[in-house]
Amino acid sequence: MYQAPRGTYDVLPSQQPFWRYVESSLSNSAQSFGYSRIDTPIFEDTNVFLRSVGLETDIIGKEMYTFQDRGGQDLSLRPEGTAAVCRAYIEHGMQNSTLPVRLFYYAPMFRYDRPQAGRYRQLQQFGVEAIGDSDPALDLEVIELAMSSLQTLGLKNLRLVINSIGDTVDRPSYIKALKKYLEPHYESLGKDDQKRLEVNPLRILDSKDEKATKIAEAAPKSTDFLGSDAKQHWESLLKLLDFAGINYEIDHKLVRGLDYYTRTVFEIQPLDQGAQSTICAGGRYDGLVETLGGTPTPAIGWAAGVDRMILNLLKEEAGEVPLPSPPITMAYSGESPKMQSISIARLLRNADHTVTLAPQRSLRSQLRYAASLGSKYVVIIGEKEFSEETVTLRDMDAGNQTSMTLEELLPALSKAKK
RNA sequence: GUGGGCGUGGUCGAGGGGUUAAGACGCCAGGUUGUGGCCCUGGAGAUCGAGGGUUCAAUUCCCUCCGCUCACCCCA
Repeated sequence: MYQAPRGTYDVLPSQQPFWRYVESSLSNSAQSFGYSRIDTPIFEDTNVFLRSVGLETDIIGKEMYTFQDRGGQDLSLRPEGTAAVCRAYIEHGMQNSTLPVRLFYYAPMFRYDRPQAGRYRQLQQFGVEAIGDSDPALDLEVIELAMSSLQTLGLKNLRLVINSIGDTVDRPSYIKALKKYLEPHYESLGKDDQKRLEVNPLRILDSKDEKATKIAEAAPKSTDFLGSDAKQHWESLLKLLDFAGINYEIDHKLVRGLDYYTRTVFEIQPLDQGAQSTICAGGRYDGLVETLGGTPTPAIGWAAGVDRMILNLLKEEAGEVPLPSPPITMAYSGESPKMQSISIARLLRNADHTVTLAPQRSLRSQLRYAASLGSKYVVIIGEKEFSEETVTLRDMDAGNQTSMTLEELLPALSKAKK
């Protein structure tokens, strides 16, 4: 028997209201901040990701779905959204539009890793990008948008964690200092972290290894190595957050897994959870547009995992999700009445009603069918109604029914709908 | 890639080395030859994840594989 590929899932009809609610709620939040939706292709030239995300990252190293098409082009299913949005920004000359450009997306991403709770190979992400302004007020804006959109969704007890990792020019001196601090501890580090000391010492800071965590506590802080511009940016952002009344925790161990981040980085997590908890993460990426071949352009954005949001929403039983209204069922007995039911169904649908035709079984069974769908109304046409040119409209909740002419049916239903 | 847990009808789930593998939900039909929900009766639906081994006998014990799941690595 065929199954959905590992790490993918079907969103069944019963779950659809939930997903649609999340999509529209998030979209509305973004729109209320003046963001516009952008859709980019599901796959891109592989280099778009290679050059932006960073060759040393795991995403590039082992998690991309990369393939050649029949023309020999190197393509990859997108592992994240920011690089593709920047590619579109450059390609369509958005630097000539009014800046900053405010964009959001709701789209599937693909990563080849082992699935576990809240982590899939095809994952749905919602994200925003604000491109073309270095003002810390823009940092505040996207962070505020992140917090408020998650809260509007119904997620509670959110924790905002924030840090600044400085500009590209600040980083070498910080990394140097960090290495210098860590090297004496080399023997006490786990194997993975020993390797990281060479490849990417920043990542030791958010290692899950207990020894590493302890050592990291006293490590040099990236915020102490900021250049004057980045330092000023960082300090004004903190002031702005205070001003906006947004609670945050500075976490000097917060670093990002992607190479393109600069200055501000942040995560949002539900308070009460551990390892798999981050539902939103982002930061500034002032060098990315240039890296991809555009003019130097500051930008900031974040992405949130919709799968994890839904997981958390289900846990918190938050938010009333609007359900689609059940259909009116057409029930009948006999061939001519059936034909007439089909015609009347069309009539009702044209008048904006939702209508289904009961399967051709006993009337009793057709009513069971209607009840199991949750139909409030059943339009019954038997031989008697057919010859009299009437219909019987049954109110399933009330348990009563009235006979009426065809002309009376539509007004009766429209009235009932209100 | 590594480690733990699990795999019995559509779903949940009991069982246990011995010719017909419980039960519940759901589905279909009938009880009411033109009327749902409750109730009653009946029915369909399972090569007990796959392959191999032990045994007179395996769904049950053993091994391998596959799948699901959780965690690690890593990560929005």
